[in-house]
Amino acid sequence: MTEIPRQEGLSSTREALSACLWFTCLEADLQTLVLAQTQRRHFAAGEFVARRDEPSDYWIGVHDGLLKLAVDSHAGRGCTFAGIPSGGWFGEGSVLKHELRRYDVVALRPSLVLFVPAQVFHELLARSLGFSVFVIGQLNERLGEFIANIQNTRLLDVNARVARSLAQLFNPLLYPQTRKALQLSQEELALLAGLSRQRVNRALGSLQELGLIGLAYNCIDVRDLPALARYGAEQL
DNA sequence: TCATTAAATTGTT
DNA sequence: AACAATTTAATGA
Repeated sequence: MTEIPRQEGLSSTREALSACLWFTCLEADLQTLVLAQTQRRHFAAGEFVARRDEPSDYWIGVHDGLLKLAVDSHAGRGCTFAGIPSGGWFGEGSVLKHELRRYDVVALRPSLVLFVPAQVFHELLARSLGFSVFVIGQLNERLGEFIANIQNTRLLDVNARVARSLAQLFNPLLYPQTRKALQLSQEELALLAGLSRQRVNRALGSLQELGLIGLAYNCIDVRDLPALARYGAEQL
């Protein structure tokens, strides 16, 4: 199926932004500003959405699809920091600090991505208390996830680490619209969890046995999110 | 629409 | 890391 370049009308951008809580809470004049300045772009699977060491000119949101934040060392080894599903926004740290982006952003599936220019982001912070509160909450929630990650990798067995890596993609504050059927290969989940694909394959099999997930080709269907999120709690 | 083929993903050692 | 099996997507009759 060929992707035909299409007119990126404001109406569809408005539609995409309307799904975002932070946008709907903005005052009308700020909504107009964001609507006028926000860009939308499609990315094919495997395409770079943003590159490491480039200026952080945009605050980035995923309207549809799945992105990952990762770096590749020249030794060939890679490290994936986070997966960002539909409804997720990221890059506020780099924009706030006016620094170069510290990671590559790669589309794991065909994705529709929103770009809010850094100047607009700063103007929202300065003029909207509600937006500032949203951003603080976003930063706080992500920090909590990273702390939990460290704890998980040191205290949990491998099956539990896989379970929680999956559950993280459903964080209700960061990613409020993640769909239950994740189109994500086991290899990418392994990169995300920092484990081998073989071991993740086993872990997923065992989670499926427990009825927590369903497995299909390039797809993981989350059937019991609460159980996934607390899997292995007795080890903590 | 169906058969063939290549590529991606999965399951296993 | 390597290999076989399975699934999908693309191609063309």
